[in-house]
Amino acid sequence: MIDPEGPVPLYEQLAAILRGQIERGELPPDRPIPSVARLQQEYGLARGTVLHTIRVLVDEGLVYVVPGKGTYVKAR
Amino acid sequence: MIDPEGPVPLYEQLAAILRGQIERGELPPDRPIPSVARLQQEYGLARGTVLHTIRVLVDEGLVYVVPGKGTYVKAR
DNA sequence: CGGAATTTGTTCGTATGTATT
DNA sequence: GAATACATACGAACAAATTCC
Repeated sequence: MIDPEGPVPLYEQLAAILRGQIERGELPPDRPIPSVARLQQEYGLARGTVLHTIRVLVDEGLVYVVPGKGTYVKAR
Repeated sequence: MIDPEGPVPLYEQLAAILRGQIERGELPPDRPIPSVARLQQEYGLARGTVLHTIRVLVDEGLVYVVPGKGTYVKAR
């Protein structure tokens, strides 16, 4: 799913994956996306890379973060 | 200038300092702001923290980055 | 109420790659 | 080629908020 060799940054590849899951409804509105630790394990990425991805999606208005709880798909 | 003990994140403190210097004209438009390494030394911050600050200011449209050259105050 | 577990937030350190001068 | 500077990515640590028992 993630290609560490390609020219596309890892955080961007992960962002694309999550965008797709959100748009296809696999991650429904007001439901949490997998935790940072989960995404880290699942895609073999470093924590910083996952956090970078979350920041990107928050900036895009796709998700919102509740500290100590989780990151949720924004309803729209 | 920067308080490592306070509740305000260091990157936000640094961003506030740079915003002030830009607004007061101490950092003129289309002129480079101090390098990441310089800010790092001057304020005793880590590289990642300074980079975070730069990202914030870029997102706010206050500065723009020219890869391999420097970070410049955006003219407006 | 106390404490452990979970999750996000912030920070530091380091390394590699890429672009410009 | 060398120096400078930003971008990405790894690892690690501690703090804060939340939840559950």
